[in-house]
Amino acid sequence: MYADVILPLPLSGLFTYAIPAEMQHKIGRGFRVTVPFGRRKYYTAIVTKIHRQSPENFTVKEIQSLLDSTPVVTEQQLELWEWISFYYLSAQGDVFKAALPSPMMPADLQPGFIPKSETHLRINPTLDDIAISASIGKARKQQLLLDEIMWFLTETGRESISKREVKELTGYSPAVLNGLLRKEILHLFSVGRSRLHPKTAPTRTPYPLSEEQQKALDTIQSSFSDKQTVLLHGATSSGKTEIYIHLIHQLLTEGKQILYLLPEIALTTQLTQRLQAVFGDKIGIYHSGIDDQERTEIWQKMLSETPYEIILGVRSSLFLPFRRLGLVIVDEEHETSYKQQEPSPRYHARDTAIMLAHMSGAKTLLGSATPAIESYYNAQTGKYGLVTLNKRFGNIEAPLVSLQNTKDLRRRKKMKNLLAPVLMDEINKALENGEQAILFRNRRGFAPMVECKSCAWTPKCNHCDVTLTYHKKANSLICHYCNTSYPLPSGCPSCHEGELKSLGTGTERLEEEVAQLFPDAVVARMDSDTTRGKDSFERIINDFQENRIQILVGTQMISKGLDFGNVRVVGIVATDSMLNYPDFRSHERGFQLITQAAGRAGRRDKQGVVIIQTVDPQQPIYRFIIRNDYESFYQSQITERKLFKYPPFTRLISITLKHKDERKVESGAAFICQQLRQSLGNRVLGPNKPIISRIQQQHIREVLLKIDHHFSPSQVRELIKTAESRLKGNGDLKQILLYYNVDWV
DNA sequence: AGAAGGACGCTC
DNA sequence: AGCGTCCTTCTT
Repeated sequence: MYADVILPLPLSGLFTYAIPAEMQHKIGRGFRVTVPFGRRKYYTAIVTKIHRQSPENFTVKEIQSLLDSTPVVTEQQLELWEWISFYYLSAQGDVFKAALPSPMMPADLQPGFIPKSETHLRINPTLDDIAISASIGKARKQQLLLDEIMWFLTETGRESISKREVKELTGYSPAVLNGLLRKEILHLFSVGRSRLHPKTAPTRTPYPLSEEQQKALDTIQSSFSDKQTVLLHGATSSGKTEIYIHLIHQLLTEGKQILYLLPEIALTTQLTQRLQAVFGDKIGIYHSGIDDQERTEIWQKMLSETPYEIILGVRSSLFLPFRRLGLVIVDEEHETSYKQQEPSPRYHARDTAIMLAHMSGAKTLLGSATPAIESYYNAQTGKYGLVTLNKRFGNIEAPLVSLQNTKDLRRRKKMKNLLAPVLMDEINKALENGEQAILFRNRRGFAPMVECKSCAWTPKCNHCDVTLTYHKKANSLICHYCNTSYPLPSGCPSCHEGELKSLGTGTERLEEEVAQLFPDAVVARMDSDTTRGKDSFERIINDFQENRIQILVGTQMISKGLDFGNVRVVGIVATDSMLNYPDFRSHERGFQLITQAAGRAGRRDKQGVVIIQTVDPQQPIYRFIIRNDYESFYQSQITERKLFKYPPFTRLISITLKHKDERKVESGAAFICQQLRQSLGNRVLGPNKPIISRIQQQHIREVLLKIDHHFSPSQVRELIKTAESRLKGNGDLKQILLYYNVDWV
C-alpha cells in the first residue's frame, strides 16, 4: 500500500511513499509521518491519501515512521488546505507550513514538541510513620518541612507537590529538602505540565444591550437563518464588541465553538481582557506572539475532548482544528492586514474564514465601521445579510470634522510650522483641559527624501529602486523596502559641492517639531520604529490611556480599533500622498484610514474634533468623510469600480516575475502575457514595470489579470498553470521566479 | 592544482 | 527548500 503525502516544501504536487506492512492498519489521512526525501533529508509529512496504485516512473521509498495514533489534521482542515492551495495558487506544502506550529513538523534531527516538565516530590510509599520518624531523628527542620508538605497534600488532596511549590510555600532552604531526599523519605519524579494558562474565572456577565444594539443583535440572528454571512456595519463607538459578546454567549449555550479574528496582534490585548472577563478560560489566544511550543499545546487541546470554546486570534488561527465551529467573527473586516502578502500562501483571512465557516456549517459575521467595498457590495446584492448600527453607544456625538487647506494657509503666511493654526489651537485647548491629542502621519522616519541643494541628487537604495528615508535618531538613510541602512553622506557624493537637505515630513520630524511647539506636554510617537521591542506597543497605549502622554504622534498603527476616552482632537497631517497613490483602492483606503483615525476622537460626553490638513480640499472624498456618509462614498466607488472593471465586478490575480537579468524578466513577462491573451484576451494587463522595479537585485515585472464572471475559478487556474508550464519548458526563461497574488489587495 | 562560487535539476 | 553536480573563475 502507498501513501500520498504533503511535504513542507514549496513544491507543487504530492509525493508517494510505500507503507511498511506493520503500519498499514494504523495509518490514514491526516496522520503525520517522517519520510526520507532526497539523498539525506528527512521531513515530517502529512498523509492525504492511502491507495494501492503502484507508481511507475520512479522507485518509491518507504515511510520511516508514523508519528501519531490518531490524525492531527482533521478531514475538514485538509479540505480547507486543498481549497487554499487551489484558490490562492500556492503549493500545498506552503499551506501545510503556514498551518502547523513548527514543533509539530520537525525536520531531520531538529527537536520537535517538548512537553514542559516539572520536578515533583512524593512521600516514599514503602515507609510508615514509625520508619519516617526514626529516619528523621533529631533533624528538627526536616520534621517541620515534612509536616508542611504532608499538610499541603492532605489539604489539596494531591499525591505530590512540585519543588517550585515547596519553595514558594514553605521558604525552607534546599538543604533541608535535600536531607529528606537523601534519607529517601521523599522521592523525586518528573511530570508534564501544561504551558496553557491556568483557570481564570469570569468576573461579569454580558452587559445589557442598548435598544439599538439589541435590535442589531436580533437582526443578525434572524439574517443568519437564510444567510451564511452577515455584515455588521457599525459606526465607531457604536458598541459592536458587546454585540459580539452576546452572540458568543448564545452560541456557547448551543455547544458551538467561536473563532474571533482580529487583523493584528496589537489589538488582541485590549480585547483579551474584555472577553476573559465574561468567558474566563473558555478562550484560547492564538497569534505570532504566542511561542511555538504553546501553539502546539493549543492545537493539541483543540483536538482533545475539551477544546477551547472560543479562539481569539489573527489570521493564522483559521488553521486550528475546530470540531464544532458555529461562528466566525471577522472584526475590522476591511483591514488589509487580513491578506497575507509574503510568504505564500497569500490568502485573505476574511474570505478564507467564510470558506471555513461554509465547510463547517457555521456562520460568519463581518464587522466594520468602514466596510470593504467588496463586502458592502455583497451585502447590497443580498449575498450577505446587512445590519447597520448608526448610533454611537451612550449617545457620544460623532466628532466634528474640518478641513484645512495647507497650501492656501502657507501662501497667506498663516502656517508657520507643520500644523494649521486651528489644529494648534485645539491642541492647546486640549492641554489646558487635561485632554489629549492624536496626530496622524502616514510616513515613518524623519524625512521621506534627501536631496542635494545644488545638483538635486537623491540617494537611492542599492538593491531596490526607491529613494531612501532619512532617520534622524539612527542618523542614517533607510530603505523602507529591504530595510538596508546607509550612513548619511556628509556632502553630495555626486557633485561634491552641494549640501544635502531633507524634504518632507515623517512621524519622527513631526514628533520633534510638536515637542518643540508644546514644550510642557509629553509627546510620544508610535510607529513601527518605536514599537519594535517586546511590549512596547502596549506600553505606549497604556501610557496614553492613563494620561502619561498628552500628544501621540503616529502612523496608521494608532488608527486601528483602539479605544481611548480622553482625546479632544485628532489631527491628520497631510493626506494627499495617500489619496494620489495610483491604485484603484487608494480612495477606499483613505476613507477608511481617516474615518478610523477620526473615530479615536471624542470623550465620554463631549464632542471630539478632527482636523484634516490637505493641499486639495476639493477632493470629493472629503465631503463623504466630513458627513460620515459611508453610503454615498460607497456609491461613488462602486460606480467607478464597475466602469473600470475592478472588484467586486472582477477578480484580480497579479503575477509577479523576478529575475536578476532585466531582459530575461521582460521577455518572460511578455511570454506569459502572450500565452494568457490567447484565451483571456484583454483581461490580461501588462506587462508592467512596477514603480519599485528592482528589489534586492531582482528585476520585477507584473502582469495583472482582471477576471470577470465568464470564467470559473478552475478554468482560470488551469490557464495560468498551463502558461506557467510553458514558461518553465522554455530553456531560456525557466529560471524566472513566478509569484501569484490572488484577490490582490 | 585546488578552492570558491554560481546555475541547474532533482527530490516520491 | 536543500543538496549534489557540473562548470567557471579566482588564488597561489
